[in-house]
Amino acid sequence: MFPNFHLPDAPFLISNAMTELERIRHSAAHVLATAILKIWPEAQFAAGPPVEQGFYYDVDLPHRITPDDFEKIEAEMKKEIKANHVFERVEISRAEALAMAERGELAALSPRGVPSKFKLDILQGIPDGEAITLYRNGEFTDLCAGPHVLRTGNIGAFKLTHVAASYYKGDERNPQLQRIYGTAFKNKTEMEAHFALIEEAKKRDHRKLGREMELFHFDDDVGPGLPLWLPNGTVLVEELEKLAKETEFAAGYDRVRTPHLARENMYLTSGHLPYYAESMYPPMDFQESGEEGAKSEKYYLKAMNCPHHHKLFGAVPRSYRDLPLRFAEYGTCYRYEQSGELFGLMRVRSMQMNDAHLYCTEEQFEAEFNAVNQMYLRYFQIFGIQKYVMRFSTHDPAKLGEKFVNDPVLWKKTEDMVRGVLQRSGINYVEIPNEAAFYGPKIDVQVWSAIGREFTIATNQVDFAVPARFGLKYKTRDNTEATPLCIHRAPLGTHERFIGFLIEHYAGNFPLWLAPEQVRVVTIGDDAALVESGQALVTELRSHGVRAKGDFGTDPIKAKIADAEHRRVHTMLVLGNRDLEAGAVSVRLHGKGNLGAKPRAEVVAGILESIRTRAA
RNA sequence: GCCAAUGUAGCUCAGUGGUAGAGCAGCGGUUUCGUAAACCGCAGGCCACGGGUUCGAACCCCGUCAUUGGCUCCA
Repeated sequence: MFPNFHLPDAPFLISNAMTELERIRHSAAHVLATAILKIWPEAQFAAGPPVEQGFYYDVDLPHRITPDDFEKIEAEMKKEIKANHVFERVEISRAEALAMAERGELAALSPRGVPSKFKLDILQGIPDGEAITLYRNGEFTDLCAGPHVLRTGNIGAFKLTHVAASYYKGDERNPQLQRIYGTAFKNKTEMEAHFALIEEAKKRDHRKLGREMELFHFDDDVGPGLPLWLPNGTVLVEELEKLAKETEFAAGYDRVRTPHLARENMYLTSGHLPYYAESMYPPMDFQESGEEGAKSEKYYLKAMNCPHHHKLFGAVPRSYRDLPLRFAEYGTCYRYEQSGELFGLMRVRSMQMNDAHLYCTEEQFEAEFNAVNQMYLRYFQIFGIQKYVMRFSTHDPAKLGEKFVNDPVLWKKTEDMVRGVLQRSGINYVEIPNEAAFYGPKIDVQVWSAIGREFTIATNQVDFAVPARFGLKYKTRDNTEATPLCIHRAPLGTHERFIGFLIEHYAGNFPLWLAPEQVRVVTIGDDAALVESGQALVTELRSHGVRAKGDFGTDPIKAKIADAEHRRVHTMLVLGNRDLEAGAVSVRLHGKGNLGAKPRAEVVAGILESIRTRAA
């Protein structure tokens, strides 16, 4: 018996409705296990499912498998595939299965006298009445719900890709296993296409483009996860803030500003301490000596803006006439994320959040929540974001008073309202129980990075608990006091993650309104008349706020164009003697080539219009 | 935080124990040219950091830091 496994909330499940590709990959996982056992007979296996990019198998083995071992393992796998063993399905009784697991015959080539500890544990988690099946390929037998391909030879092409650590059943209290990742396809051509796609995706990786385009920088002396914005990146930051400010102003928000830190006491009130302390930077601890002796004072960098905003709500007596009250701030927050979690701009330790807190009555809630959702959709339209999922997280009634605030009535009411808003506005969403914030249900918007990692890019949360902890009140129409509901929302997420996402979304080719260098005026040669005319054009554009530069040097036009293209300048305006005589300028768009000569006034007007409308 | 890999010029990378290299970018010249790269030259490095082994270390060993791939966690 393996002691004390911590079980996840959802049971281990392998769907029976697998696609052919998934069956190939799932089968490849079994072949991988077979190969590992041939080399290291003592290996113990946990789970080996197909995943989006391929498959993995979790193995417990004293030998540390490194990529250097792949060749050896792949050679054994090839033998199994060449042998073309049948994947044989056997249905057996629970008692038989348990006995086999005790004898160590599951995920094994032959009995080995040591129980198949993980398989035994998995078996015990299978509900009574469910069929228990084994799959055999050659000498290898595994507990498995299937399905598989017919024969090992049906695995047309495969490759081991990397090793990683994982905890058994994803719980860090469980033993750590080695996860061997690989991928498999019907044939070699499809596999090569897959690797080519990955290479393409890497070119869009925001970390690579961020360096190339001089958008941001990380520095050892500043610290891990603390991005510095270079001038080009700062343009993106400020354009987003401009968009947010315009949008929020139009939607009736008020802007506020709050400091980056606060005393310990505020986070005790908010409930973030001690439960959240691990994801906060350690406090600044002051020893202030006064007449009554030394006194310790702790200040924390803020991990979220809500407590500060709540304090602003409470700073002035509020009436129902003031509601809804909407406080917006691009607040800078600091979270001490675990070192292994940091990932370029997508997961950082200092971040500026497109935050706002909306305080309203229960009657106003639905309209407010709906307006917030409409704001999301408008943003996504501007950016042309189509591949996203709205994830509606609800509470689990069994965990009231533990993981969730114990107020079943308000949970039901707010969840129904949120669901209603989602349904009536025709937004696609998935509902996920047990994932709500402790203070209320929430909607997260999930997107994927170029290399396929999933991120929450925006969040919209209902809070019916924390305002009460802060004693927030407003005078009702009948002169009693009531506590407002609060909506936390960040449709543009944080600058860091949102810009990281946008870099990949646009593959660095930003629309004109966002492009760090919007226009470059390029002269053909450096004749005095050309330079003068080019400089006048740059000056005119800059006077309208356009980020324009001139390249009036002696380099050949080809070289100047190549430079501007490499730097992803959105619009290149080429000025030669021919254009000068015609009062024209020839327009070239990044990645789109030469559009030909046009009157200067028309070109300038077009640029201004495109920026004004934030055209795609 | 955990497991593993990686760390050489601003960037991309060569360099397996014997005087640190290339391309691009940068700088200086020459070139005066119609839409993705003209030519010549120059400069640039505590080989992440700290210890060790060795006559000698970018290279071998140990530790630290950072990054990357995953696991847990999240905007």
